[in-house]
Amino acid sequence: MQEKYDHKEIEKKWQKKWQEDNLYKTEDEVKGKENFYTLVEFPYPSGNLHIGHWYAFAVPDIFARTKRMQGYNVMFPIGFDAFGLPAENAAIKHGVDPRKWTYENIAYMEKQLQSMGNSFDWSRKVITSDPEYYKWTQWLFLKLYEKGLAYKKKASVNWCPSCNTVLANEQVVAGKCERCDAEVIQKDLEQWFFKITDYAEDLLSDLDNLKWPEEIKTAQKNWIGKSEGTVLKFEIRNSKSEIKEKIKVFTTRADTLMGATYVVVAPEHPWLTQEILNSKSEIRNKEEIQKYINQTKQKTEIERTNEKKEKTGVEIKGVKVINPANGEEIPVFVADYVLGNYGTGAIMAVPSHDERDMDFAKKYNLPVKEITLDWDLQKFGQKVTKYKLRDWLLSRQRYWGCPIPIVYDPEGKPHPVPKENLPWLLPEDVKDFAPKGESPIATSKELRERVEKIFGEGWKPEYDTMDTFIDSSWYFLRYCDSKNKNEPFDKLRLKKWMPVNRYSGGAEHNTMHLLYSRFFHKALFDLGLVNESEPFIKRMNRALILGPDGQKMSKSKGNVVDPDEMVEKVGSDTVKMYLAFIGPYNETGQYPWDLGGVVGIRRFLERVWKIAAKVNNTPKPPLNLRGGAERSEAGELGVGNKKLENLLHKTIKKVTEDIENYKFNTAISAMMILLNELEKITPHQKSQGEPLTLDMFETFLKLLAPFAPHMTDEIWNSPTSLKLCGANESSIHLEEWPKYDESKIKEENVIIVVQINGKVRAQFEAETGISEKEAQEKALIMPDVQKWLDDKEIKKTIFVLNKIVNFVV
RNA sequence: GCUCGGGUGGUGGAAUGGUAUACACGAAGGACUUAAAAUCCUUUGGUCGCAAGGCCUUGUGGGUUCAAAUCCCACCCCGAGCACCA
Repeated sequence: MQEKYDHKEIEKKWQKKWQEDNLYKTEDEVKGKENFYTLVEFPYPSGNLHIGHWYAFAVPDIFARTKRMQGYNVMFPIGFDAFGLPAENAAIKHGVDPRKWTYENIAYMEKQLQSMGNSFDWSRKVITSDPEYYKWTQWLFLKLYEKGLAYKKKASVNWCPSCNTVLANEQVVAGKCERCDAEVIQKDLEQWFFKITDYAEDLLSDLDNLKWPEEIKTAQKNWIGKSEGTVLKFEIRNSKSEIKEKIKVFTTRADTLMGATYVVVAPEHPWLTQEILNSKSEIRNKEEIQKYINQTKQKTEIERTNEKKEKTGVEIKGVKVINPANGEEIPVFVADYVLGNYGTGAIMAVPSHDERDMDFAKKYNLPVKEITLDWDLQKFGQKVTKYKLRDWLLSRQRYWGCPIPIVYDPEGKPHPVPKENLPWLLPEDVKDFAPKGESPIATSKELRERVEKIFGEGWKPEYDTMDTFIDSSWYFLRYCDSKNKNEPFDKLRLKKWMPVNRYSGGAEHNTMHLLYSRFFHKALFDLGLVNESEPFIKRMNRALILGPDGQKMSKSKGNVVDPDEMVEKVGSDTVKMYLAFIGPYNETGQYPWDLGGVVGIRRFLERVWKIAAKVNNTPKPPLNLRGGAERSEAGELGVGNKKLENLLHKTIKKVTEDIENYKFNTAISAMMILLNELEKITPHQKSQGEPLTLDMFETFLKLLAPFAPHMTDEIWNSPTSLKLCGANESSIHLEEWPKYDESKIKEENVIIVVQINGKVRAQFEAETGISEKEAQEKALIMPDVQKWLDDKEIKKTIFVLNKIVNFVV
């Protein structure tokens, strides 16, 4: 073994060796081993691995490696979420082909990922932009289409004027495009949707069965937005007092019905265009109403939903409605503070019980009626449940995505592309990718000709591509059967792996990817394609790594930490272990990158290296092989080694439990404590120490192996060190995870704290399991205790086994 | 406004009813060195004290308990999600 810990040489060597030995290739079945599926969100091939990727992939690798050593058959796959806008934007800016840009980035990033030394099973790699992959994305889309879960409709949709494409509701954050921050506007367009709303109730109620952080569950609950209420019907009367029809309002407060002094309909309400603005209607201010509707349309979502904005509206003159509870005639307004796409698009206004209605009533001098609440008023309506969740808008007017496998006949009626024509290839003869409001694919001559050739003259292709969140809604299923040429995945094969045991990723996907995947999986379950209704049993959301200045890393701030540079300087093991040490992994906190912390980890590893060398170089007699250190004739360990053995077993327990809970930081600190003790007894340091036994050090190395896989394998296999004891010609990562012995964790002696009125006044050492009586007696004779008791009367004594004697005076 | 997290040394954090500040960083002092780096040793929450030791301290104020960072109530602050959703 070399004197110097040369991370560069070691890491290169072992990465190569692991790859040659196919160490992490996972079979679907291994006799005597239980399968375990641990998943990380696959990256977008942006072209460069940043420190966030390291945090996302290298730290969960600790977990995967541990599980493998614990005897599970672990699948830990990786791939690329390769469709998406950046490729297209690069194409527009630099004139490169998005395909070329993407695949070059993937090649480069794969190299970077290799330098991480993760135990990924690369043989299962998926790339969503590969025709072999998106063929099945299309196939699944058509399955949903056949089931009526994918449909096309004209609707008012979110439009990003900068990306020049529509967006799903989930991709609009505070009225802005999630991608580019441009203000989103509304457009009436014919678009493709998934009927995620059919699953609103299931998506909500099944959350209870998931071992997910509360944070995600509540985010999804908020997003689904269930509310139970009543639909009340108000009869409409025109100026001649004829009853024409009824207008439905949705309310969660039917008990306030007596206080309704007017009704409001949203500007989008179909009743306005179909009846009110109709030439036959007797409305006196049609023009005014039409003008108001037009004004609303021009507003952005932000303008319209700004609460501080003064409310506006127009009375519909010539009709009144009748309160079903008391027969009162009340006016009807159109106002944009009522939303067209929630509830029934109309409300009853109760100014005395609703602030918004009060604001409006004040402005337009409408009456405010004080009332007593009456729960019985519900009988005038019908109980209904409404959700805020909207259908998932899936089409995008962009190029670099999965083509929607639909064609239109000469009448414009949509037809699915037959399965034998899948993959329905993305045309390659598109040159201009600049977004113009229509997909760039519309310029493809090849696609138009392809459609006419297959389907006949006058047939036209669908030009839109799919939202990339569809690609990522089933990638975890494909990992289970990534080479399947006949179907997206084999159901029996899925059974071996699904549902995913552990899934870790970022909080930004709480109401996007995680919601979409659940929907998709539920739909596939109902189609009989998968075996269960939920894909991810346990989800862990990770924290965020900030720049050294505590700010979000960004090129403009100049606080970006380059992982390649760090790996070059201190090694992959150090970078990975530092990230694990920075704080608890399973919390959505934010941790600033701290170079000092990196140094601390590097020091720790250097010390391990040194101790390994010393264990080896110790001359024969003090080096007792295989647990033989300093034993008496009867085979008992000396005092020092016994203490150490006790600490070792405690450390095994702590590290094992902490890894299970993703608390890698405290697992590392436990190993540091152990190392501090190991150093004290190795001969190279304090001469009065006792020799370290080899099997203790081996156990320590195994605990460290998932954290510092390269270095530990090097020590493990070093021909001049541990091999002395006749072992270790194969990887340490194939070793069994150490088990702790409960009997060895037990302390012979414990420190009993003596408290008086809950304050610590003294302590003494006693045998474990000391009785209450004995402990009291021992405590009472202590001078420190007597001093504080001071002849006062002891009213009560509290005894906590092996911990505390507390006298209350 | 509603919902969910969170607030502990100079810093990242540990402890989820039982000795608060583990572990690491930083800082100070020392050893080695011509010197520096590296390494090793010691100290390191505040405060009073020569010392022994005392008192105080987990955002603030109350409460429950023999005992509270931890449980309860109110408030303040930070982060995240939702939000004119009737």
